[in-house]
Amino acid sequence: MSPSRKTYHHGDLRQSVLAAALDVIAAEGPGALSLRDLARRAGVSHAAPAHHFKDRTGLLTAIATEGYDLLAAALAGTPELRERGVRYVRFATEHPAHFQVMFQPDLLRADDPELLAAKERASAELRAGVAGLPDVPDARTAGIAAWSLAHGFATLVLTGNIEAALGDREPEDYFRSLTGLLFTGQLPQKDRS
Amino acid sequence: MSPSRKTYHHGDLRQSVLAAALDVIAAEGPGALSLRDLARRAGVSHAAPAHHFKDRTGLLTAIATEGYDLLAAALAGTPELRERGVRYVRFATEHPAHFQVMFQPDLLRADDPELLAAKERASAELRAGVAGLPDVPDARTAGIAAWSLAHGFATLVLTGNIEAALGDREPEDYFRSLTGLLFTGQLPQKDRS
DNA sequence: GCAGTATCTAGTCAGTGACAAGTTGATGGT
DNA sequence: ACCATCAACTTGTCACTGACTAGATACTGC
Repeated sequence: MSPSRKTYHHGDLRQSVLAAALDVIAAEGPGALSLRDLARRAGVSHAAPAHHFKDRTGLLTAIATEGYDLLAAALAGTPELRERGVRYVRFATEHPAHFQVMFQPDLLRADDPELLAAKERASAELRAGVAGLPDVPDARTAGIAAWSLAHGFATLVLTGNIEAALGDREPEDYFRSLTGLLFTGQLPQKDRS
Repeated sequence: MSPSRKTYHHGDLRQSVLAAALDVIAAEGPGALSLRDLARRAGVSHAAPAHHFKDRTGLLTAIATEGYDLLAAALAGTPELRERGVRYVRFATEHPAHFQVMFQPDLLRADDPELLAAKERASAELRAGVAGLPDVPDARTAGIAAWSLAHGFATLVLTGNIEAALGDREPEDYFRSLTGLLFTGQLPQKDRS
């Protein structure tokens, strides 16, 4: 950002690197991420980012952690299950880089305490979505069904697999009508044999 | 495999590299894939794989292509939509490496003709699943709903996000009962406000 | 048995992640 | 006012990787 730094310290390197990383991931995927490139963009030496994130995995773990907190915040305070699904999809489209990294465990340090804590916060919000449902015999399975539907839809949107069906509609709107189709019985309740 | 080759030619390097690549990806993810490592495993020089796959992206594109054909074959000849979903999930658990690579577009050469052709063959099978459904007002949306559900479930299984709920049940069995829950109206048809 | 081609080797280059050791600047205690 | 301590950053280096080039070797059709 600052054209020619005069200070020895960058001042806000951590945030600067994080933001640049999100740009790169959203544009070209996590594979294109290079710590040295991020350092160049921030105008610091090649080893500077390592001080904040330890290594490449550390950076991606930090992004995933941030992602889970953003997701928890996005879901919080929504009473209805269906609308929670819509918000899940919206989160994925608004934060594609976070979403991708969160669900690619081989990029992350799976046992990182902060990551686990953030993941648990988001998980609690997901569970809260089905808790208030009336007359659900198996709440856990129902929750997983709902999660699968929203997650699958979001993933297919981000991977460009349903562009044709979307047309120019917003993914979250399409998802809302899709769930309407499911929950109002317009789908065959049972397709036999 | 062969402890000390005497022949100059490997004989089946392409298949050998592909198989080793699938092992690595299934065990450590696509990020851990190294052409040089694959060459070492096959006992050939570091540049030999490049002759068959051009570059890293080429190798992954070949894997994705193979994956789409395996998926099309797995889905073919199944009349019922629900059972197609089960087979989709089974494909993902039986071929986790293929599945991961197929849905990570940033790893692939998206415009590769063979990839596109294989993708279209699989896509046709997916569409065929909803074609025979009775009384579906919006077949396309219903198809995307079904695909989202199966894809989301498969993805969450592979990323280790629903291990706890699965217990020791096979993912495909769990998915079968999950869809039963949806299609027999045990879920509230509408949860409003 | 010969030409042409597919397969593989050997050598090289720039880019990368990780690490070690040193430099700069900020902070807080006395 | 001083200094110890620590965080933030730099410089230098190493092993490894993907990609490219030129050349050696084996197979195939004729």
